[in-house]
Amino acid sequence: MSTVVTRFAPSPTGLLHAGNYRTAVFAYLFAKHSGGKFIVRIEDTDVARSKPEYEENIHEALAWLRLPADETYRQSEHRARHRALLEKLIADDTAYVSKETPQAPGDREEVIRFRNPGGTVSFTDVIRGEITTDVGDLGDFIIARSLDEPVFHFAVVVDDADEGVTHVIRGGDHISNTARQILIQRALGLAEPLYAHLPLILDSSHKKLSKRAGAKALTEYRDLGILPEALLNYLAFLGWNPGDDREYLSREELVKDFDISRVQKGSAIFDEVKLLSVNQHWMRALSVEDFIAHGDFVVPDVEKLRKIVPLLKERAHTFGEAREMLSGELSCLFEIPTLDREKLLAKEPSDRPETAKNGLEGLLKLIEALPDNVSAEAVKEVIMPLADAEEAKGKGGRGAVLWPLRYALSGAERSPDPFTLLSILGRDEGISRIRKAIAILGG
RNA sequence: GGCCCUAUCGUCUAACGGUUAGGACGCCGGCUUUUCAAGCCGUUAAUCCGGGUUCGAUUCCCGGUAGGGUCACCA
Repeated sequence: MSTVVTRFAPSPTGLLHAGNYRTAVFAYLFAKHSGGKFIVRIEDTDVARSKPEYEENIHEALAWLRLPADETYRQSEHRARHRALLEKLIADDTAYVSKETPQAPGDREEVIRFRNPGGTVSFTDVIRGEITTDVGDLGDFIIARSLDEPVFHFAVVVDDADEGVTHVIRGGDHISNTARQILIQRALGLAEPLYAHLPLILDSSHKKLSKRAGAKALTEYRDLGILPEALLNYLAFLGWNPGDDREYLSREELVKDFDISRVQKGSAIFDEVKLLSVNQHWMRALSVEDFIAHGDFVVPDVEKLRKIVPLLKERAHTFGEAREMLSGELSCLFEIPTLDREKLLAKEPSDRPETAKNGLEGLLKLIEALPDNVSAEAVKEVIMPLADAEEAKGKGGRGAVLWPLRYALSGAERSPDPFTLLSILGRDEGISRIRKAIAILGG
């Protein structure tokens, strides 16, 4: 029983997007599920377009997603081997040096072409079943620009064989490349790996995800404050499912349950909204300490931040959003708000003037009697009877005291409830803000 | 256009040839300690079309349609 070997073979000619990494995820999960090896091979045969920073970005993204390679190669390391096999093919007359008329800048006057035997080539795709291609219309395709510059189709076949790759798991956009690669394989007498062509990931306009059309680089999701386990979870579920109703699987569960026979044939659309909800799930699963460690928050008071984490978990879908909240709608927890008299009175019943002011004064007494450090529940317990009493007086009564209180504490039209606010702010700060509000109301 | 692939709610998807076609996300609605958020409850919503095969097709076969991929001296 031979061990499974899969590979992820990106070319460092740009920043890779989620669709690219989705193939890495499947190749990794399949290999690890089977106890096999996962290889990363940087396909840098296009010297002109390959850039070190792109290669660096690939390693960064893979490390962040925690898809560690068992072996890492760079295709350009295999030049000598490629050259030798190219020479062999030419000696065989399976390939030949062809004189060309350059059509585009950079074109050579001489390239190496493969002598196409014609006929049909079939292979059994692990996901799609038998696929047959008439290779006749491929013509004598180019396999190298020169002895030292093999083209993708040639290099990929040689490297996969040399590295012992058993399963070529890649995007469905490679289906039509497979036949010619098999032709090269046969000419070279190499073993034929199994092919698994994954359904493509489409953008909202139903086109293949592409940087050109605005797809984000994977590392942008990291920078937005998406958790790697969330992205992994989401990516794994694009074109695959475990066969039951679970939606949130950890990396360990994914490895354990991944089953390539459950991979979808049809393409899937990348939905950022769903990704956000998956991310929120994993953010909520974090402990307070882990949440803070991941968040990269800049706040004056970490102790207070600990109390705010539950609010952040409730509201934010990404850590970026959480950071924005701390300096935006939740900034009142760190800074003394400026109050507006009109807003303080916004919910005052027209037939009962002074309700806001009287209410705040009543609440003030209750709060003053509280210990400094109380839970939101405890605060609520003390305050609600007063709000309820107001409610009994007429319509909107509860809100008539609760709104001014909440506004006095937050200075915002939208904020967490007043009980939570008080529990985070502490009794003394709460009292000071309420007094200020009473003063504004003419106390 | 040639060749290839694909086809279940808006999206991701489930369903030994027999189900009221299920779940999730979103949307919409309701509830709550009447801001926002969250939570809870609920609603809406799909088997592309046409032929077969079969007692019975989402499921198997054929055809069409639609969508996508690919046709580089890029990978």
